[in-house]
Amino acid sequence: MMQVRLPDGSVVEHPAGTTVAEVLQSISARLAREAVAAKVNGEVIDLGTRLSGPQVELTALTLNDPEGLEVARHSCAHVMAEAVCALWPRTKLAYGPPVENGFYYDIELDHSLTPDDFLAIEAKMQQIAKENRPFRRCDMPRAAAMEKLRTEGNPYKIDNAQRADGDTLSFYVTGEPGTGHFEDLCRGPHVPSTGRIGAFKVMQVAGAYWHGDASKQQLQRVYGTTFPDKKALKAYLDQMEEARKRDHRKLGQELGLFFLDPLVGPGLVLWKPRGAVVRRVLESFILEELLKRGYQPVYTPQIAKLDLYRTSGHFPYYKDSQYPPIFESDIARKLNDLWEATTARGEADGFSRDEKRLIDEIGRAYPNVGQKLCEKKLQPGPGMGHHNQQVVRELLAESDGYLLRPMNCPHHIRVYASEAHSYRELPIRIAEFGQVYRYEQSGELSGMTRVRGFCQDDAHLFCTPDQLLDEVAGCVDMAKLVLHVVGLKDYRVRVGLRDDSDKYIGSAENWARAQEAVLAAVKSSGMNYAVETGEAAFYGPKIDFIVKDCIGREWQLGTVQVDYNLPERFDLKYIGDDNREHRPVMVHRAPFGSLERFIGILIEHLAGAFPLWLAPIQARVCSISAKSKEYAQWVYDVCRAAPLRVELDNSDERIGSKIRDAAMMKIPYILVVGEQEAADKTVNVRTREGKQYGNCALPQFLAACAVEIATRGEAAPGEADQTPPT
RNA sequence: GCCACCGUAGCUCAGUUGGCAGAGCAGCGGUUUUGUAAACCGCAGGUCGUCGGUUCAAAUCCGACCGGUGGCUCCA
Repeated sequence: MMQVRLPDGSVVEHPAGTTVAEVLQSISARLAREAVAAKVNGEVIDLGTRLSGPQVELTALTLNDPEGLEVARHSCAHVMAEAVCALWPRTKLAYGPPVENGFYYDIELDHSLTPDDFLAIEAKMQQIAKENRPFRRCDMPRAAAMEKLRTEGNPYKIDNAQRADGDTLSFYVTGEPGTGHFEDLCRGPHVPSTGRIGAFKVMQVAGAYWHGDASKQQLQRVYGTTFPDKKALKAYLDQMEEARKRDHRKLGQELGLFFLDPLVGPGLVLWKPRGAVVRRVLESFILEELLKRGYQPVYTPQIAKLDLYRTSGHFPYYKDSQYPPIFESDIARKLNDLWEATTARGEADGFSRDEKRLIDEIGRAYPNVGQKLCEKKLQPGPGMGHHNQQVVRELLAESDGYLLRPMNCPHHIRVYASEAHSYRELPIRIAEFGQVYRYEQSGELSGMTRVRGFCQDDAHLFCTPDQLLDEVAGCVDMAKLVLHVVGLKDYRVRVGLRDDSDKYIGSAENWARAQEAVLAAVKSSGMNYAVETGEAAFYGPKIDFIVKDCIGREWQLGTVQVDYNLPERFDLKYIGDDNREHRPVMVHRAPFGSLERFIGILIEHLAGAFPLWLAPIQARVCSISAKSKEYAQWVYDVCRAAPLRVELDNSDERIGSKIRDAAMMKIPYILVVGEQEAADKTVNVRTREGKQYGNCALPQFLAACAVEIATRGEAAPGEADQTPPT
C-alpha cells in the first residue's frame, strides 16, 4: 500500500498505481470535482497520473490556486490553438506557454489575425470547451515520436522535441487518440478536460521571432488569458482599464505636463511649464543630496568630436543607436568611413573592398589627403589594423565629425584628466544633469519611458581600488533614497554581469575585479537582488533598480556601474603615496536613471496626484462670486509671495465648477474664498480628494504648507492640519 | 528595425452600403453672481496625418510615406 499525505497532515492509503483523481475522489467528491491538477512531491502533475512509491505528498490544485490557474492557462492555450487550427487549417503551431496573467501561442499562418478574428476564435473555443473532451497524455519513445513529428512536418515542433530532455516525449490529445482530435507535443500538465479552462478571452496578436531571434522568421503571437470564472476575468479586465487611466502619456496630456511633437521629432520630450516644475524640484532635491555627499557639479557640452567616442569605444560599436555624426566636410565623412572600414577589418590580411574603394575615392577627390595616406603607410597586411586606424585618425584630427553625445562619461573623464590628481583628492565625484541622445529603434519609443533625448542625473566617481566598495555602497544608498523619497516601494534590484559575448571591452582581470566589487557591494547592502548575466554595460557590470509601469512593463531607473576599462582607454592616472602613477577606478551612477523615465513612472505611481512639494500647482484660489474677487486676488498675491505655486480662478463660473476643474487638475489644495472668508481674513481649505478642513487664517495655512513641503510630506502626510478651532 | 492595429476641431470621440464633415469639453461673446466635483444662450473652430491612385463622387476603397499604440528584437 501507498501512503498519501495530504496538506492537513492526514494520511490515506491506496494501492500503488491509483490515479490522483481516484485518490481525490476517495477524500471528497467536491475536491475531485474542483481540482484541475495536483502537486505531488512538489511537482505539478495531471489528475490522471498514476501514483507510486511508499509515500507521496499530495495537494489538489483548483483554478483558485496560482499553480492550478497556470495549468488551466496552459490548457487554454491548447484549446485556442485547436480553435485557430480549425478555422485556418494551414496553421503551424510553434510554442504556447502560460505567462504572467495569461498565455500565448506562437503560430505560423499566412493570414494575419486581426481583432475581428478573435470573436470567431473565442466562439470556436467556447464550442471546444462545451464538448468537454478529456486531455489525454500519450507518452512515446523518443525515436518513434521524432519519426511521427517528421512525418507531420512541423519544423517548430521538431525543434521543440529536439530541445526536450528525456527518453520519452509526451503528446496531449484533447479527446480520443486516433480519431483526429487535436493533438500537440507538450510536456504538460493539463486540466482533465476542455471544459475546465475557466473564463477566457483572446486578448491581442503581435509579431514574435522564433526563439526570440530577430534574424529568424517572425511568427504571430496570439495572447489570451483565462480566469477561474467570468467575474474574475471581468475584474482583471476592469483593473487593466483602470490602470490605463494612470498612463503617464494620458495624464501628461490631461495635466499639461509634457508632450511629444512629431514636428520636433519622435522620442524628443517637450516639458511644459507644469512638468518642468516637477523636474526642477526633483533636480533641486538631488542636487542638495549630491552636495551633501561631496559631489562636484560640472557643465559639459552635449556634443563632442567623434574621436572622443572612438577612444571610449561608443563609436562605432553603438553606431546604430546614435544619431548619425555631423560632418563639416565631405573628406571628414570619407575618412571616417575609411576608419570604420579599417576597424571592421581588424587585423585580417588585405584591404577590404570598402577600404580599397574609399582609398581610391579619397585619392581621386583629395589628392593631397591621398598622398598623406601613402606617406603614413596605410598597410594592407595582417596585424596592421591598429596602425591603420591610427593613420586615419591622425588625418581626421584636422577635420573630424561631431557626435551628439550618447553618454556623459567621456566628457567627465576629460574633466578629470584636465589636471593631475593626487591620491589625497580621491574620490573625485563629478556630477551633471547630462542631456544625452540615443537613436532608439522606432518601435521602442514609448512616451517618456523610452525616448531619444533624455537627461541623466549622472555622475562619475574616480577612486582608488581601496575606495571602490565604499563608493559603490554610497551610490546604492542614494538610489534607494530617491525611490524612498517619492514612495516608490515596488522595485527590484538586478545585478548585471557579463556573458561570454564579444560586445564587452577590457581584460578578463578587469571584469573579474569589477564584478567582484559589484557583488560585494550589493551583498553588504542587504537588498534582495537577482544576478543576470549578459546584462552588464559594455565597459562594466552594474546594479540596476527596476520598476513596473501601469501596464506591467519593467523599466530600469537607477543604476550603479563599476568600470575598470574606460580609465584604461583614456589612460587616467593619479599619483599614489608612493609617488608613482596609478590607475583610478570609475563608478558610473544615476539614481533616477533619466529624469524623463523617472518622472513618467512617478506620474503613473501617483496617478498624477503629486505630493505638495512636487505638485506643479500647489493651490488654487477659487472665489465664490464677484463680490469676493478682490479678496481672492489678495489671497493669491500673498500665497505667491510666500512662496507657494498658486493659481487664481476668478472666473464667473459657479464654485462647484471651479472646484471640479481644480480637482481634476490634481491641485493639492483648493482655497475657497467668499464674503465670509473676506470678512475674517481666512481661506476655506479643501483637498483635491474632497476632504474639507474648514476655515483657516491664511498665515497658518501657509505655515502648514511650508512644513509639509520642507518634510516632503513625511511629517504629516497630506494634512495641512493646523486648522484652528473656529 | 519587424508584425499587427490606429490617425476626423486644442482635447475626448461619432460618422451607416463611397453621396453637402458632427457632438461633448476647452476657447471666444453674452446672460447669470453663484458656498464645495459640470449654470444657461450664442459664436467660432477641421487641407478628415501626408502624398499618390481608383471613381461622376473618397474621411470612407487601394498603395506609399509620416506619426502613435501593443508585442517582438534592442537598450552604453
